This record gives sequence, C-alpha cells and structure tokens, in this order.
Amino acid sequence: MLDINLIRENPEIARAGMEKRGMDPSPVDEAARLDARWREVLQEADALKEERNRVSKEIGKMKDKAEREAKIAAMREVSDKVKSLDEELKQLEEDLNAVMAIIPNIPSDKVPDGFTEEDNIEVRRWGEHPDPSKTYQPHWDLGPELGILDFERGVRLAGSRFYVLTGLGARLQRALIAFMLDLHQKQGYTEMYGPFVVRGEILYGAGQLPKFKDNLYKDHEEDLYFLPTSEVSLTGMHMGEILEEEQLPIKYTAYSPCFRREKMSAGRDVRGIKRGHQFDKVEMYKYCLPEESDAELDKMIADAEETCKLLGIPYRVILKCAGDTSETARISYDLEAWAAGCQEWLEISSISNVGDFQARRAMIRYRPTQGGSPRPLHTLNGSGLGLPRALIAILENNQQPDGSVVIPEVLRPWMGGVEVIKKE
RNA sequence: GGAGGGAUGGCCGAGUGGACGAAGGCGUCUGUCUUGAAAACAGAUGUGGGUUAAAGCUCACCGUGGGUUCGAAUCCCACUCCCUCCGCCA
Repeated sequence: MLDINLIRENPEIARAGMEKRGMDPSPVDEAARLDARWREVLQEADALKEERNRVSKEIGKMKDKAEREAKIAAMREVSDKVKSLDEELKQLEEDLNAVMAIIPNIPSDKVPDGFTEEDNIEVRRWGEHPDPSKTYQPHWDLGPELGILDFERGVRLAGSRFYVLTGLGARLQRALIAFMLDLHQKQGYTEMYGPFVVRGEILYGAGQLPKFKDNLYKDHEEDLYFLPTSEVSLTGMHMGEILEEEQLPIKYTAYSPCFRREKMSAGRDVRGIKRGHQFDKVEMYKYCLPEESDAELDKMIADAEETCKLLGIPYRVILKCAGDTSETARISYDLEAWAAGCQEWLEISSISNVGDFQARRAMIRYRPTQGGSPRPLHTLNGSGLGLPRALIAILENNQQPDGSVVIPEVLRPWMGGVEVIKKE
C-alpha cells in the first residue's frame, strides 16, 4: 500500500512506477479521484456531526419542553443526513482501498528497466560448475533410481505436483532445514515456528490478498488460508503494533511448508520437484529503520549467499528488472543455483526490500527515540533457501560417475554417518 | 461439543444513557527542591483522519461489525478472541 499523500501530492511518481513495471497507470488517477471525493464528503459529514454533538449536549440540559422537542426533531433530520453521508463515505473508502490495493510498490532507482527475464542483470557468480563434458541425470530420473524420491505415490496421495521424499531423501531435506536454521541463528536471526494457516487479514497485510487469491488453498469453512510462504506470517507477527526504535532491527528466520495452487503456472515446470503445490522453505525476515533497509538488504543477500557457499552450490546473483520485480517490492535480487542435470539456473532464493509497503498495509510502525509520532518501518524478506531447489542442486551437481550422490560436508551431522547416497 | 465469566489507554482498573477520550493507581517525561540521587510536590503523557502556513478547530476510536436513540464505553443483535468447569480427542 502506497502512502495516500503520495497519490495526492505526487501522483506522477506512482504513475511512473506502474509504467516502469509495464502496467497501466490509470488506477493512480482513479485513486486520486476517489480520495478527493472522499475528503469532500468527509468534511460535510464531520460538520454535521459537530452540530449534532453540540446540540445533543444542550438537549441534555434543557428544561423547556417545547424547545427541547423542537431541537430533537431538528437533530433527527441531521442524524438522517449523517447516516446517508456515512454510507457514501464507507462505499468510497471501500472503492479507494480496492484501488490502492492493486497499485504496486514503486521500484527503486537501482532497478533496471524492462519487463521480462531477459532484462534482468547478472550481478556476480560464485562456484565451480560440474564438469560440462560429462552428463548428469536430472533429479526426476536420479531421485527415483536412488530410491529417495517417489512421484507416483505423491500423485496417489494428493494428485499432480505432489511427491514423496523417501528414506535418505526425506532425511537430506531435514538436514538442510536444520543446517539452514542453525546458520541463520548464527547470522543473528531469531528462529520462529508458527501456524501454517493464517487469517485472511494477515494475507491482506502481507499483500497476498486480494491479488493472489486464486493461488491460495483455503479451509472450506473457516477464514483460514494455508501459507504460500512464511513471509506472510512473519509480516503478520507484528501487525498493528507500534515498536520502539531501540527494538530494531528485528530479524527472524522460520521454517515452514508453503502451499500454492500454481494456477498461474499451469503446465510450467511440471517435471520433477521444481514447482510443487507444497514445498518447504526456510525464510529470513527483517523489520528495520527506513534509512537502514538498503544496508540490511545487502546483508541479507550475503546471508543467503553464505548458505549456498557452505553447501557448495554454484550460483549467480540476479538483479530483477522492474517488470519482473514482485509488486510488493522496491527491489529484488534472486539467487539462481546451477543445476547440472536439468541444465538450467533455478531460482533458489529471492530477496527483497519491501520498503514501507507491507508495513503501511499491515500497520506496523515504530516510535522514534527522538520522539514524534509513529512512522511506518521497513520490511525485508528473503528465502534462505527454498528446499526443493536446494535438493535439486545438490542431487544433480554432486552426482558421481556411478550415479551416487555425495552429501555436502556441512549436512553430515544430521545424516547419521551417511556420506554418500548410493543405489541399493 | 455443552455451561458460565470476560475484553476499557503503555500496564492495572473504575465506569449501566447526557459535563466521559474516559476516575483512580502504576509507569514514562518535564519542572521545583537536592552537591547528586531518592522521596515529596507541580505539570504533562493515546492513535488515526479532515482542515490549516502555524497555533488552533473538528471528526472518529472503550474486542470487531451492525442496530436503537437527539445523544452510546454504557441498551439490543451477530461475530471474534481470552478465562473457568464438563465432555471428547492427538
């Protein structure tokens, strides 16, 4: 949610932001129009309420019966007018909120122009690629051969885009989760574990609703949705709160499964475990002062990179172009892991500075130490990392000529002495 | 699932139709006093919106949403959450 004052005073900035993303900027004008009308009606209603409040107090003290009755009759009329104006206001507010909810965040100046992946910029690379002269099996062949991945049973249980990790496959994923959570704690994040379902208002605050309604799983009778990412619950954690400046920055890490209907990517990435309806993720999240969010973003990118480095996953850092940046973000960097089997770069982490966009929407503010009224703070989120794609990178890149897979050193404490996953 | 009790400001807590944005206490801040601190005393101390150059004026907010009324923290309805007891259950 943008600041309504921006729409009032500098609508051209919001318009330019939408245009940079390749969107039609007319919602900005619509918002400005609704807001102007809203203020007009509000002033009218407030004036009548002032009169009603004032006269009603007088009525309470009146002795003269006739005069009293006359005033009551007059105020009855005023009240009727107030009622109809309030209804109009409510409608205007709903309309305005609906429009404001679809206006995206303004991309930072650092975000390159462009609308597709082609326009993203590679910032840097790290790591040795597996020998390109050799062939590596994609994980959808390798996994079942090693007996650690079962697609048929996933489909039996829940349909397409579901799979089962079996034996050492499940254990490897658990090792990754434990490793990442421990690492993020060392990096200064507090581990959180919360509900995997949340109320609609929490999703709204995080900017998932109304836009991604069709991508969410929902309980059939309660107002509860399955998390599409724990970013949602980490945003909701302090919804409506006023934090003290001294508390900032707050840094959280959380593991959760993520549930996505993937309606918008029907038919894409259907092979393997790259894009399931359910996947696990370890998330990093920060609440910080506005003036510190750029520096905190750089640190978070470094934290995600460290995760890849320790796992020995070769990656590149991508700065996303305006059209490819998520609507809640001012700027997003992706870490893409090289997967030697399917021969592609896989988005393994996406790290964003959201600015005050979610904070404004979720009403998360801080009180400056200097005093003064509460201000919206900044939030950042990043995956650290997505589990299926980390698994893919490890399985495919660490393949040996005999088809076995070497387990990264850092994961072995959780693998019960297993160093290599071999065919039985 | 059944029965009952409750939700008020940073916290505790009073308030059952008009002088209540809300007593009192705690906390916090400022001042007086003091070498300094404590104590005591005095004052201040919510959030959001509109308007305004500013001061100010004004509207809304007592869990949420509706309703009754000239007027609602207070009365009515629905919902949410919390607590206690009973039942059931991982």
